[in-house]
Amino acid sequence: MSVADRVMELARRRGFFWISAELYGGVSGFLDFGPLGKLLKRKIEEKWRQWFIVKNQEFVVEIETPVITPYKVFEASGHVAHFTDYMVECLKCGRKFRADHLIEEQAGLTGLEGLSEAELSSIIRERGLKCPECAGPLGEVKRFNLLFQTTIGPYSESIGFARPEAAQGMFTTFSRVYNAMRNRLPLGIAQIGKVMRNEISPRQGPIRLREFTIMELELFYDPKDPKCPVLDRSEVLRIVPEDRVSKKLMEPIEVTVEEALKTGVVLSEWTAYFMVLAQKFIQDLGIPFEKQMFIAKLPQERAHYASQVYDQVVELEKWGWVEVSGHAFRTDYDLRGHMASSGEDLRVYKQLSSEVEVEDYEVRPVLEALKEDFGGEAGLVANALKMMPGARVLEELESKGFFEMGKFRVYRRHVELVKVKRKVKGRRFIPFVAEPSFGAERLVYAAMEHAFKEKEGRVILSLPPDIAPIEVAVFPLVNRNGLPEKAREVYKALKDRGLLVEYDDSGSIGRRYARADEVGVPLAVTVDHQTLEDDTVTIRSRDTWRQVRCSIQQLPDVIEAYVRRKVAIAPLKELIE
RNA sequence: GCGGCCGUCGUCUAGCCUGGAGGAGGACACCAGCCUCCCGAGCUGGCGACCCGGGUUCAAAUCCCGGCGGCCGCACCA
Repeated sequence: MSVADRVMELARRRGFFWISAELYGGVSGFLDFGPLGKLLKRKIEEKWRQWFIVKNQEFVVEIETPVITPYKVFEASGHVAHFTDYMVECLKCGRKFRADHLIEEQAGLTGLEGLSEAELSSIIRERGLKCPECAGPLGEVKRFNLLFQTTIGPYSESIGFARPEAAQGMFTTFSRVYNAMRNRLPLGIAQIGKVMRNEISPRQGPIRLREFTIMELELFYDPKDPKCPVLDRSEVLRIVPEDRVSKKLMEPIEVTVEEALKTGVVLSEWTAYFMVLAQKFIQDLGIPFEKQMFIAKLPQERAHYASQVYDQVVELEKWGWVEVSGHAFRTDYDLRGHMASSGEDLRVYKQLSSEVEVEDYEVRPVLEALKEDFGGEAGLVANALKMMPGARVLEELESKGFFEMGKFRVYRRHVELVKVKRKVKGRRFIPFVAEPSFGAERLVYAAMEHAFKEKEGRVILSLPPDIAPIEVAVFPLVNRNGLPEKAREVYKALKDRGLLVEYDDSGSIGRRYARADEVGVPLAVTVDHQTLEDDTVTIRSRDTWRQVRCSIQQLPDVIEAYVRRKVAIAPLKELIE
């Protein structure tokens, strides 16, 4: 039995998590969290909050936005068009392929994004493309959109989607939060919440889910001022950069932040900063540095919104290197799309210390061309274009052949770019965004798997003490001579301190230690006969199985320091070393 | 979604091929009690399962069909 199977078995048996709706046979891609799992997950979320929000509270705030989101938001974000896979099946051998990938490879065509299934089908027909495996004929292209769709209100035509990421909540409400935070950049907006993706065939238990908890942060900054003032450039990143990935060299290199930025291995200082934090956060969950790394995503596998993406992966016994976080450099892609679709100006204004003369490209919409291609929405596009940064429009037209604003794709003929010199007292610009994004359920599983140990045929879940779901256990050595009563008092004292405590008096003392070890209780307190004489108890360590005596009076302080702050104070110090 | 294999107490399993004798057996875990007490000890008792639906049959855990779910392979994983 693999470690993964045994972790899953433990998870079911002891109440961490299990497949949802088991009563009716279960559904893959959905998990229930039981009492211990919920506590563990909550502690992991809280730890993320500490590392990413509380630590950076000068410029990072947490918000909450709804799961159900109107159609227009995901249309503007590009998800309706891009959060889709096109599949084509071979009619002879039944193999399935990504239609766009197949066309790219066989016909050498690029820029297929945004084509409909009918258009892709006709390309396959016209060019006579065949199955790359058996040369059989190909069927019609089918489209899978991974968004969960619903209607808002009864009998309503109003389509809503469950969000596949929390990020759009941060973008759509950016102006308000920016305002509430008194118009300062950099600004981080974070959110922990449920998201849904209608995966075609989720497997791998807790690793690929259709509904899961995302922990996400959008860091908005001035593209002209990309410095991250809190970045320590001497930190080391374990990384497989893009050029190595493309050569299939998956061995990570260890580089300092300094080098990574200098060589362009990481494009944004803010991304580098969050990558450093992510490493520390994951280590803090008990996953060692050598068991984690960052892997660059190649352009064709990146999400539609991102210019550079690093996946943070951790090594799992059964599934290999599994993504636990994504670090995307989203530039101004999202805000741009929302500006075009909503017609709102989401730029920020930054006053300059004195009036200066600047040179820039002014974007002048060509209305006739826009009307031809966008019809009634031409005005919206024109309006948005006027707010776009000219240099960036030019750059993208030259490099990609088009400039994208959400659902609108603007080509050369739609705009005139005019070089202008102007005296200004301030700048208006669309902020750039660096995004770290974590999946909570995967982290719960990864933390459990890395904590899973065996000793003398017994299971020990060696979780870091500060994420252990139960923090301390209290046992009376025997159930008589007044020991249970005394043990109840100790239990209450610890509970009153706000600790998560379990009282257990059933079975032999050895069995109780074993049960506690299995769910990762770091410390167990036993009330014995000596307790009645001198008011001391034993504290037993899950990891070393050694014991020390401690006075009941000191006990809450000692336990709390260890499980909340990971500090061993006397007499626990001698026990843990 | 396709193909292969599979689905019995919480877990591991016996039984299925060859339909009946079934009140579905065992082990571990769990619960209660006794005993004992510093590492899953012992004794007694208890709870607890044939994935769902249909069919064949006098009779289905067993045979057939459909569904659901799992594992593996292919594909997919923004």
